[in-house]
Amino acid sequence: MLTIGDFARLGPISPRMLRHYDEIGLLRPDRVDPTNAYRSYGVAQLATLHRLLALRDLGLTLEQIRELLSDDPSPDHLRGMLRLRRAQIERTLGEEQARLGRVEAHIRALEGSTAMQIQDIVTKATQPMRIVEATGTAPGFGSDNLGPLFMRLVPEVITRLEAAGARPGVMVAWYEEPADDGTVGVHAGFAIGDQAVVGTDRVRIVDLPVIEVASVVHRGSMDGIEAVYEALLRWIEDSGYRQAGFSRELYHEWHEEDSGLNVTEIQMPIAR
Amino acid sequence: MLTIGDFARLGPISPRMLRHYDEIGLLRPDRVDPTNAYRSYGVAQLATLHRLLALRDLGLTLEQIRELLSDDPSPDHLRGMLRLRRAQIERTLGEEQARLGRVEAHIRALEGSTAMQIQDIVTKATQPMRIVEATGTAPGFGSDNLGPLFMRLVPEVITRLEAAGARPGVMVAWYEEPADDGTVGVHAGFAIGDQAVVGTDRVRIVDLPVIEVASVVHRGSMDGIEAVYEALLRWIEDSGYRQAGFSRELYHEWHEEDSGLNVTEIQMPIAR
DNA sequence: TTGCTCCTCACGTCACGTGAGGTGGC
DNA sequence: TTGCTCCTCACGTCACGTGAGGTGGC
Repeated sequence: MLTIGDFARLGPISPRMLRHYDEIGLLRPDRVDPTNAYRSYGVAQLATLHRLLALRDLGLTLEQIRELLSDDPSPDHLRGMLRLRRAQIERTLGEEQARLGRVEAHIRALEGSTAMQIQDIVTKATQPMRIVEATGTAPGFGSDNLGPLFMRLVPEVITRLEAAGARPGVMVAWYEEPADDGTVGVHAGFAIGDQAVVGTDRVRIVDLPVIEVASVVHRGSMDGIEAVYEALLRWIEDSGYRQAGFSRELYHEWHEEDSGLNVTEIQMPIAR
Repeated sequence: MLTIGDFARLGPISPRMLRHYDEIGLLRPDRVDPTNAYRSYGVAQLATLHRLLALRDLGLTLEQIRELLSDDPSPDHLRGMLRLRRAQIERTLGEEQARLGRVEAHIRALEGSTAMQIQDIVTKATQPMRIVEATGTAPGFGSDNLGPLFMRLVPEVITRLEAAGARPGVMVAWYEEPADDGTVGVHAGFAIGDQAVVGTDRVRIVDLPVIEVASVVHRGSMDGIEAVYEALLRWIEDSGYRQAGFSRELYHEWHEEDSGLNVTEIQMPIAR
């Protein structure tokens, strides 16, 4: 018979853990002295301890190990758990690999001369959102092309909202895939939550679908927005995603007069 | 100003976590109502939240993120943390890869017809151990070769221990690298702990060095020991280690008469 | 008025490590 | 007798999730 200290030295394990395994019924000492509660382990228990530690090294939970130690051998049970473990490890490896890609993309971005603020990019599922929107066609992207169109579309929507007595939520724009000639379908409007608004032939009610996006928040005027788009697209590539559609812009804070206070969120649809 | 619920919906985060980040000083709401303790977040805080979440996605701790959010930009600080993180992820990937190798080795062993008990193999550093040993040369491995030699060596050591009035600890054998003609240097003896024993020209005091080993516990007679060695060597290969010396055997329980009760530990030196 | 949201406080997670404070064995 | 070992009890870890029980706002 071995004391807990001697037994612990045989397996690479601490006495504290042997007491814990006793407490949770994983590995009970062969004998416990009734007067002083000293634990005694039989040498034959070394085989069980070894088995326990080997299974633990594979990353099984103590609960799983208990099942394997208490059941009769049951190779099917063990096989099932090992396959599950294999799948878990493979998933972990994939996730950590993707994370490593993102970390390295950040390091590269820091070392590049552009010093782009790419550390604010987050992936998420969009919130379901109902908007009231007007639609038009712009000759291309860029403030020069889009600005005049927004000036036309936004008042149309606001007029409709006022007529319906609805309060506008966040201002939203979204873009269709550009045509061969470079022209772009542009949608602009406001979130309305669950307020009842009736559409017209020029102003429609649209439920924006829930999609996975890479999202970045831009503060200040829209002049520098093209560099933000570039950084976002590069990040998507570096992080192992691919672009899966065209962007949405949410104007969380919008001041015509003082664009320095503006807070704009760019959402780019992504997929693996 | 946004309520905690609205703000939480913008970033993919729960209100509970926003309260937690407030509590630990990571992200304080712009305003807290003094009467009802309601938190209000400014839209401009969305940029900070995004940054926080992006850094969290890289696996930084909240403590590290706090430093990065509170300090002025300090790109060196960020660079240092990202490099540390990269190193951590690379280590994790290596460890998980090795674990996957062990899991797959177990699965293969279960599917093989041999049904070897390889799930008891554990790697560890040996305990420092002082032994009293006698040395001889066997014509090769295997019980036929080793048995007669042990019969000669062990009594020599016991005689010495008795003369010194020392109590023997666990019985130990260890082997040298076989010579070209297949003969093997064999050492057999007993652990003595810190008891003072003086050596002779035939019986020496040796401190077995602390080494990394793959260890397996075998119960029963030594007849089946060759299959155990085979399984151990295959496991070492499958797990990405290599054999780094020749084995030690610890006879934790030794009954001449009833070998079914024997408990033997095989330790094989390994290295990466 | 009625859900909905917000608040604080507190416990659980998982596999341990690290004490404090006390007793037993050579 | 003196270290050494053993005992129980309890707290801390890390980033949360999930309640309980109560209040405030539209």
